[in-house]
Amino acid sequence: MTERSPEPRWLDGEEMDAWLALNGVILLLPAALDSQMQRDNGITMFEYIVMAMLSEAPGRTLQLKRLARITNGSLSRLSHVVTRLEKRDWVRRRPLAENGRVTMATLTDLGYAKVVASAPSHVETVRRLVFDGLEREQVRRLQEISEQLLGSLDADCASERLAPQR
Amino acid sequence: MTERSPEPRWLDGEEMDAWLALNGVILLLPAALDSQMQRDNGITMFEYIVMAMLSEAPGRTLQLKRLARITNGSLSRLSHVVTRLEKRDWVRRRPLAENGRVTMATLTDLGYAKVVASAPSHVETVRRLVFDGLEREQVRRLQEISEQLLGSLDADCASERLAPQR
DNA sequence: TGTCTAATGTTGAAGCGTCAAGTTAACGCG
DNA sequence: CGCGTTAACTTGACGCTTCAACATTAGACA
Repeated sequence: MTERSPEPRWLDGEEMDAWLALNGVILLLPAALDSQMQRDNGITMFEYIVMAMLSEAPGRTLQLKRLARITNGSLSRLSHVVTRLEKRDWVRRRPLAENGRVTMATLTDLGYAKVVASAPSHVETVRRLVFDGLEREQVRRLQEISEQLLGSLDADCASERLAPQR
Repeated sequence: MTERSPEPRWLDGEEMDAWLALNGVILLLPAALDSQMQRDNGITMFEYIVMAMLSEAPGRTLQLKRLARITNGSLSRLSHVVTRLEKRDWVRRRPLAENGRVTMATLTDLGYAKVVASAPSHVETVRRLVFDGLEREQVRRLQEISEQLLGSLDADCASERLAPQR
C-alpha cells in the first residue's frame, strides 16, 4: 500500500481533462461493442475475438497459451471460453501428441461460418463508433498514442510478474 | 439488424492498425487499473469512482440517477454497488422527503477517508500507465480524440434508447 | 379525482471473469 | 533413475454486472 510517499504527482488541468475523456472511452466503448455483439450475434466480444484469431491462424489452429496471449486474456479465462465454444461446436480442443503439456484449439467449419456471419455488423459498429468521427490525421495519432500506452501496459504486466508486491 | 447490406465498409490498413492498438488499450487499461485498485485498496475501480464523485459533490451527496450518469454506469449496477458500500459504512442512502421517487446517496466521513487514502496510489498508476509515456502535445491530442469518440458513443446510447431493435 | 403513463429504484437470477488450488506432463540435475 | 521444479492447462468458488421483472411514486389529463 505505497508507504508514505511525500506527495503524489497530481494531474494538472490538461491531464485531468484528457483523463476524464479517456476514462469515458475505456468504460463505454467496450460496453457498446459487447452490447452490439451480444444483441446481433449472440456471442461475447471476447468469444468473437477468440474465434477471429483462430480463423486467421494456419489450419485455424492455435495453442491455448498462444491464443491467450494474442487475445489479451488469461489462460483461465480462455479455458472457460473454449469450453463454452466447444459446447456450441464452434471450436474443438485436442491435446498435442508431441508434447502432452500443450493443447490446441481448432475452429470448426461451423465456427468459421459464425465468425464470417458476425464480422460485418461488428465492423460496421467499429466504423460508426470510432472511425466515422475521426479525420485521417487523427486516426494516425490515435494509433501512435495507443501503441505508446500499450507499451506502458506491457511493461506494467511484466513488472508485476517479476516483482510481486509485499 | 443490418439486413443484407451489400458489402460492409471494411477497415483499411491504417484503420486496422489503429483499431488493433486501441483495442488493446481498452482491454488492458481498465484491467490494470482495476487490478491495482483491488490490490492496494481492496475496492473496485467503479466503487472508487462512485465515492470520488460523491466526495466532490456539494454535501457529498447526489441523487442515484445523477450519480449513475456521471459514473457511466447503469442504475441497477449503482444500486448494487451502493448496497455494498453501505455495508462498509462508506455511503448512506436516504429517500428525499420532497420527492418520494428519488433517493440520495451520501458519502460518510469513513467513506471520505477511504477515498483520500486510495487516491494517491491511483493517481500514481494513472500517471505511470498513461501520462508518463506521452508528450504534452500527445496529451492534448488524446483528449481531443477521446472527446470525439465520446460524442459518437453518446449518440449511440441515445439512438438505442429511442429506437429499440426488433 | 381517478386512471394511465413515465420516472426512479430495487431485487433475484443468470452469465462471465478472476483467483487460488489442483493436475498432468516435461525438464533439470544430482 | 528419482526427485523437485516449472509450464500448460483445468476446475470450482466467489464476486460483479446485466437483464428482466417488479415496486413505488409523480405527473398528465380527462
